[in-house]
Amino acid sequence: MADAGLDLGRIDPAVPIARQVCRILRERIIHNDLVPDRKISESEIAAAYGISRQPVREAFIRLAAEGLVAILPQRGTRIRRIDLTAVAEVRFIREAVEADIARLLAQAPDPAGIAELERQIELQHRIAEEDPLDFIRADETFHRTLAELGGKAGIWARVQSLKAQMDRVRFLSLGQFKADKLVDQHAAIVAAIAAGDTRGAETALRLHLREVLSDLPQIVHANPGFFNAVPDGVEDRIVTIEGGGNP
Amino acid sequence: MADAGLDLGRIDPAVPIARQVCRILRERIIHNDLVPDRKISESEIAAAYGISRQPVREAFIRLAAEGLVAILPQRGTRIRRIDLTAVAEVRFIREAVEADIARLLAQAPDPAGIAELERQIELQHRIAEEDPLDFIRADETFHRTLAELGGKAGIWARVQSLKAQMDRVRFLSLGQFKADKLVDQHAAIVAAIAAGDTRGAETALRLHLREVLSDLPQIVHANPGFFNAVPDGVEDRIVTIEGGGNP
DNA sequence: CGTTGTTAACTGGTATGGCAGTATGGTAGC
DNA sequence: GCTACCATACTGCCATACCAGTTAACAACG
Repeated sequence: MADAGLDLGRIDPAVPIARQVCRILRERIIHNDLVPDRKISESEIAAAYGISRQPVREAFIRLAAEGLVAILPQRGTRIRRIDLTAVAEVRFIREAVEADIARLLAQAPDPAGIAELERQIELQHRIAEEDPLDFIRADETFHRTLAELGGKAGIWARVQSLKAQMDRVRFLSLGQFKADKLVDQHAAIVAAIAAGDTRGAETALRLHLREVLSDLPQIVHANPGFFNAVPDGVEDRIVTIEGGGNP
Repeated sequence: MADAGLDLGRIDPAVPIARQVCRILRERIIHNDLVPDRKISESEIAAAYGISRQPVREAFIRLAAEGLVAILPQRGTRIRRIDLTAVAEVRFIREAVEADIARLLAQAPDPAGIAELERQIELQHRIAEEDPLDFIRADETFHRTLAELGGKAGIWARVQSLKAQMDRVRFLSLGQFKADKLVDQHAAIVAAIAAGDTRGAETALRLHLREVLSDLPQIVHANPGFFNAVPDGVEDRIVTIEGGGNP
């Protein structure tokens, strides 16, 4: 078989197969193990894991709903390219939602929560230049913690479900981003929250989430074939950050 | 058969059956035709529409992803109650996102767009007290238009996908809400946008989207059995609106 | 009459087979 | 050598059959 590396993690017959396949494929897509435009078929995956086509099909349906694959009836299923418009949209939503959460936290700073956040920042500084993958995980934890402290854990989970496209970009830029800068921005957010500076917390967070946009052009340029063509720029309209605006 | 009214709209064999079933069932759930805790089975639906279980099954998977049904392996599938926490969360997201969009529009008021919005408000006034269902549709159009004018049509679609739970509440409160008040709030939003008042537009929109919360307790009380039990109140934490905050 | 054990009728999950439609590669005709 | 055609090998979709687990009703027993 010409295809190398189609399996990753074995199937446990005890738990529902469809969910396992879905999770495995999602991981592989987000980590860019399965590259865009790669054609995958029900029978191919089924044979690779020694299962029937039906669970694979159900996994495809879930992945299609997340925009990770495109199912073309009678033509095949292929990995979708990263849609820059979708990335911009999800980022917009994240900025809007997390800005409100940051404001919420700054309105009633919780000493214990702030201590936890500062502890995480300490950790981030240490692993900043070591393992990029660990750093992504730590960053993820930081933002989730913000939501949890605001009593909005469920909201984080909801936005997370839209975030797959953004994550693919992050894993593409693995070693490239300046982790130190991001950690400093985290620190600025926490400082503003601790000071009860609602406006400052919001602004710091919006700036932080716009950082990904600045790196995006070079990532697109460095990984041709991974992205959908886009008219001109990614951000159509940018708003002044003093107004608290969102691109 | 003891169950009356399990069919609504026939199946067109030309287009994919699974999607049709999914759409039909979603409509019926949102319109509270299929009431919470109602058990539905693959074979039951399949027989009702004269199709096989497989497409029905795929429809169930999609609906489960949207949180409208709960699939319990080997135990059955039932319509989920309306999760008040989920409603509050989606409302939070909507407020955050639409507030940013409103700000965006107020920063660069577009005469043509404003004219369109005012035209819609005119229409809303006329049908306000007539057909509640038509009014819901008009309200939907209004908010979608806001997003489109901001060049964020895709974002509207993304948030829409989370909105199913909120919609169920709206259809429960069909004749109860004060449509005139909502239309006035719409007008206030448009007025602020036209005036280029970013802060005012944001505040007006946040107030508007919080209106649903005010009606919620009585809706819950009037429809026992439709909602999940919740500790005390729906909104855990409310932020001052001057800060632009979000509950 | 109350409890318990068994069994039959469900449920959703998986495997398999057949269908209509699409891409592809080779071939016949020019 | 180039174009048009056609057969074949796919694709995803749907129907059917079977499986394991759960539920609930009902009979047997205390």
